[in-house]
Amino acid sequence: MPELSSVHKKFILHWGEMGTRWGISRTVAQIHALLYISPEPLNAGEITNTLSVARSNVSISLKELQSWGLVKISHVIGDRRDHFETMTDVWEMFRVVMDERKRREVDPTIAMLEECLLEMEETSDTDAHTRERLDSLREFFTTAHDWYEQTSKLSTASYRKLAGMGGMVLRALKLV
Amino acid sequence: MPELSSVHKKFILHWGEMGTRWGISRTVAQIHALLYISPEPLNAGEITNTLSVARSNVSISLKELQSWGLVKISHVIGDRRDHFETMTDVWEMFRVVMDERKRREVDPTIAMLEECLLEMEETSDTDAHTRERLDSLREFFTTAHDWYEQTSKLSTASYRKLAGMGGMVLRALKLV
DNA sequence: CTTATATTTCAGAATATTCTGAAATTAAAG
DNA sequence: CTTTAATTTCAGAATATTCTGAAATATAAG
Repeated sequence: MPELSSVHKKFILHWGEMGTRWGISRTVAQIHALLYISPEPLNAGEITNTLSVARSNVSISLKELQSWGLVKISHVIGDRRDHFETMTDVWEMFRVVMDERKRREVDPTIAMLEECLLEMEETSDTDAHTRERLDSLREFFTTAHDWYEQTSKLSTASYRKLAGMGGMVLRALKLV
Repeated sequence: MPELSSVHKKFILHWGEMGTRWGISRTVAQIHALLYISPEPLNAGEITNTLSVARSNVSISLKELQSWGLVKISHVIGDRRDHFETMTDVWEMFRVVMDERKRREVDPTIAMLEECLLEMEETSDTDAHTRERLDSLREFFTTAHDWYEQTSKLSTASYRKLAGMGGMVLRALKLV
């Protein structure tokens, strides 16, 4: 990735912009986009030059991407520098992001709701309305959680198949 | 909602916290949480007092929630003030959020990818690698988009049914 | 029309986040 | 061990976001 084409730039900038809407910093998302379209792993210096951001920013952002499980270190023989690459299978990529968001956001939310409901039990809280609302949320999250557990383990090929059959499945189940 | 119980506070604070991780401001998410557990529609003044934020902040945040389709205005006879309420059906609530995120984020991303691929066509760009990567992303997004179109129209009852049958469906389709 | 109440707007303050650049640390090569 | 290259850390600068409070606007009641 010595020089970015106009298409590369458009893609990287858009991805960075989307990142900010999902609580991911611009640089983190841009590095991810760059590695995604790069034909080979890049070292931190190359990323720094290509994106024109501070070297330190790249270092921290790469750590962040590794903590999400989106980026792995690889090595080139005869080169002591770390090189970085990301997966190219898009379904796999989204699975990794979903897994992490589930762990960071959904699981704690379910725990919070269960704590709330437990506290209401223990204090013999008579507020049936609140209890009902919290329980609806808890039910939704646990159902979604269970469904995700089932489908997230599918291979890319199975996922494609399932997605392609969408309408047919729903009709067969008399849901439509 | 004159006084918040300890459970109410816990729920509202957590929801506000989660909001910030999804690109939604704390106050917007807190107001949504408050309306969700409130047994009746609330006016802006009540929200202001209960959450201890500026009246103007409540005004702007309510506009934001209305733009997402999450909050509706209602009226109480003999009271000129606007009152606000949110839906209680959780599946419906998430559908509304998903619809809006799709419109704001997924659709523009698909458009960007198509523009990129078109530009590569037009300029007879020979970079097969980039083309392949962008096309994989486009394919993923459009497949997910189509699948969502199918399932998002399901009623709450059908959704529950489908989610409950998860494993069975996958086995029947020989995907597992 | 006048008054009282309710709502919105918006400039700037407060806060939170992201990024930089210099210094410190680590690790390989000689 | 010394030198050189690579990487990380972190304080503070730059930026972006959110929130407040006062003023302006709108709307209903009398």
